[in-house]
Amino acid sequence: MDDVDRELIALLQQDATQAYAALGKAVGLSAGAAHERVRKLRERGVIRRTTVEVDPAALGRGVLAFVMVESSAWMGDSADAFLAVPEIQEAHVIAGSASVLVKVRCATTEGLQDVLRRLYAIEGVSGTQATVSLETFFERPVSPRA
Amino acid sequence: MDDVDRELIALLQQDATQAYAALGKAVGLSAGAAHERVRKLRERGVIRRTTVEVDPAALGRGVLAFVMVESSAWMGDSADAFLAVPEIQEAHVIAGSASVLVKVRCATTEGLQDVLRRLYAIEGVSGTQATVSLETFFERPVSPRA
DNA sequence: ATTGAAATAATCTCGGC
DNA sequence: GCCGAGATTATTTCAAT
Repeated sequence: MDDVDRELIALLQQDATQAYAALGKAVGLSAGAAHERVRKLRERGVIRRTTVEVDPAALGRGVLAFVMVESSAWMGDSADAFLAVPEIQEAHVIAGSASVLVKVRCATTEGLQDVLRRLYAIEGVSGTQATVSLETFFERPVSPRA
Repeated sequence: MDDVDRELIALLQQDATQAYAALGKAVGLSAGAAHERVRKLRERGVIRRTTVEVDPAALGRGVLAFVMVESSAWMGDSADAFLAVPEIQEAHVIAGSASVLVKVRCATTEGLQDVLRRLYAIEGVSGTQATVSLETFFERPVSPRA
């Protein structure tokens, strides 16, 4: 994991469709060497997968909210219950007054209300506190530099 | 934007390296037709870019926290100030008691303290409230289905 | 909008450094 | 670990429907 690897990751984060020849040129390596480096980054699990970023609004998910989920019980093995709600994009166990923080994307604020209803249906959930996003400044990949 | 498009998006989210022949086969189309559909999804901006997902810990960003940023002024044009902090992965203007919600990834809790310091240095920021993630249940792409 | 096939360009393999 | 070239496979274009 040297600076060349980090640079390759940064380049792939920007555009994972570019050819290995172009990647190699950008870091001063041959196409084969760049390919070999990326292969190893995948093998070691540093690069988890290649995926596409989608416009949420185009998929009918224009409303973004973060919901603090309070619970009256240990929620450490409740991942599946959150996974079952398709509008939930992320779920994290947190330290603080709430227990779980979820990131929700849905079509409308009515849809958000419905998500909250399904959250309350999860075993142990005793309360929710939703915060609606008015504007997203940015969402970007984890920086491999700095 | 029909069901075939949504299915193609779901397949690409799982693995954007697969060949158009395989994509087409999965949705009952020829490679050329699948390619044409994906090309149009990109053109219309539904697919924003192809990227790689990275293990944050492997990049020295094993600590995840969400920070509510309170302000004494309108923060609607402060995106650049948050962009300038590389540990900040997302920043959203929110409705509620705080003004901006940021998602932070850094190496250690000391690093988090340093990020908070830089947040306070931003014009108009009057307070922060950090919540550390103990465990991430999951992070997944925006579902094109359901 | 989809097909099938031809032209172009990429990935992948491997002997050698 | 990197290079370079050859073999393989995918992308991209296009005429026709």
